[in-house]
Amino acid sequence: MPSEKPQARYKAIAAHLQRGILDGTYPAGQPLPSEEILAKQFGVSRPTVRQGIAELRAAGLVEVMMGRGMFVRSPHARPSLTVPRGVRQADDGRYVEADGIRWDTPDEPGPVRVDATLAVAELLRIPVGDPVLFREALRMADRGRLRQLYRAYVPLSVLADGDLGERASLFPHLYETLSGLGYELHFTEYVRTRMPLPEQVAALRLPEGVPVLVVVRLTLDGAGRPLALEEFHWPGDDLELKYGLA
Amino acid sequence: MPSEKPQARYKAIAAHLQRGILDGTYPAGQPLPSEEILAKQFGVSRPTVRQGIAELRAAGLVEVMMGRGMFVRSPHARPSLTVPRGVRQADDGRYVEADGIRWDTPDEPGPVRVDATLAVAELLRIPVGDPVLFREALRMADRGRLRQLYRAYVPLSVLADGDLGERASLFPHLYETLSGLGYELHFTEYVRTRMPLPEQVAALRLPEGVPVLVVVRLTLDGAGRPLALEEFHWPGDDLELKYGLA
DNA sequence: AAGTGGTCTAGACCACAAC
DNA sequence: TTGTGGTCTAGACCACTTA
Repeated sequence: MPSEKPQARYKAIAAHLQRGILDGTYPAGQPLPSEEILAKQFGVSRPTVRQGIAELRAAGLVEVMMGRGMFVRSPHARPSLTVPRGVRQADDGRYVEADGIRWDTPDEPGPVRVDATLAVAELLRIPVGDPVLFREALRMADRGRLRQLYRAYVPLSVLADGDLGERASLFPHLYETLSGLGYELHFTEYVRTRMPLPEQVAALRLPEGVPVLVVVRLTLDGAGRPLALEEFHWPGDDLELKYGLA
Repeated sequence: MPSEKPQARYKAIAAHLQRGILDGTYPAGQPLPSEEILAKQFGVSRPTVRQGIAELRAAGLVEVMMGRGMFVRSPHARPSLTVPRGVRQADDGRYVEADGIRWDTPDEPGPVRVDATLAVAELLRIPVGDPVLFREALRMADRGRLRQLYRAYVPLSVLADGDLGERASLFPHLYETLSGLGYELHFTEYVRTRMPLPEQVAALRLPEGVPVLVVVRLTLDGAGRPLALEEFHWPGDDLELKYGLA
C-alpha cells in the first residue's frame, strides 16, 4: 500500500486525525489536540487546521464542544436502539406498532386539508392537486431523548364513503378508521436517507454529521390501492430499523 | 413567523441561498452566483462566503464543479431506484434476490479466515475471536453506475458439519451451501445510515453530502441460530429500499 | 485568567474549465 | 484570456468553559 499523501495540507491533517481515531491512538470520548497545537505541529495556520477538522465533523467522527475542545465519537458502535418495523392487529381489533414505543406529541395540530404535491400524488396514485388530509407532528419518547418527525397524508377520496366527521377521529387512530370503512389493510415501507436541513437538525436534536433515516409507509387496501401515506423521520445515529424478510 | 436572523454572517448567507433553493428562486440544475459576487453582495470576504457554502454542500443541496461553478441539486426528488428487499427460493432450489440486480464483481478475492470482532460476534452469537470466513467485494451494476460494498461473515462452526472444502463453494452461492448443510433459512435485516469515510466516498463514487445506507442481513436457521452475517453499503442518494410488512 | 473553539478580514497564488 | 473554485496565510476579536 503506497502511502499516498493528499496534496492539500488540510487533507493530510484530516487523514492523520482519522487514522488516529480509527486505530485507537485517539480513543473514543477523549479530547483531541487543540487547534492551536495542531497548527504548530503541522506548521500551518489555524484556518487550515479548521478546514481539516471540518471534514471529520461532516463525517461525524468528532464532536466539538464550544470552549471545551474536540472529542472523538465512537466510530463503529452498534446502534443502541433497534426499532422493529411492523404493524399487527390485536385481538380487540386495534392496530399496534411492532416497535412498542409510546409517543408523546407535545404539539397536536388537527389535520388540515391541502392539495397533493407531485411526490405525494405519485405515491398515492391520485391526480396532482387532489385534496388530501395532512397532519404533521414532532413526537417524543423517553422524556424527549428519542424524537421523530411524523407526517401523514390521506386522500379525501378514500374517505368519501364515510362521514367527513371522520376527520376528527382519523388521527391518531388512522388504521382503525380505515379498517372501519371496510378496507383490508396492507403495508409497504420505503427507506431512504439524507442529510437534514437546519430545521430538522434543531427539531430532532441531531449532532453534526448525522443523517436522517426516512421511512415512507404506504397503506394499501386488498386490491393494492393506496389509502394513506405516512412519513417517519428518525435520527440516523444510534438507531437501526429491523425488518423480517418474507 | 419572526424572521430570526442568525448572528453569524456566513449563516445568513447559507440561509439566503437555502431559502432560494427551496422556494425555486434558484432552480435545480441552475448555477448559483459565484463566490466573488456573493462576497460583494453581502459585503464580506470570500472565505466567509465559502463557509456559508460549506453548509449547503454538507447538506447535499448544491454541487460544486471545479472551474465551472456551483449548481443546485434537486432537493426533494424521489429516488430514481427502488430496491425491493427479499429472498425467495426458486423452483430449482436456488435462492434469488428480490431486487433482480445482476452484479459484476471486478475484484473477486476468495474468502479469508479471520477472528470475529465484537460487533460481528454479538450479532452471530459466537464468542469474540472465534474463527469466521470473511469476504469483501465491491459490486457494480449498470456499467458501474450502481455500486455496492458487500461484506459477509460465516462462522466456521456453522460449517463444521460439512466438508471444509465448502470454503470454495461458499461464495457466491452462500444460501444454497447453507441449505445443502440441512439448515432451514430465515432472514432478518437491520437498516442503518451514516456518513461515509473518504475511502467509501471514493469506492461508491458518492457526491458530497450524501450518506450511505447500511443493510445488515442476518441469516438464521429454523431455531433462530445465526448462520451468516452480510453487510450491504448502498449510496444514500437516489436510492430507496422497499420492504413489505408482515 | 487562561484556554478553547467561532467568526472574520484582505489579501495571495494555484488548478481547472470555457471561450 | 477570463472566470471559476481550491488552498493558504497571519493575524484579529469574540464567546464560551473551566479553574
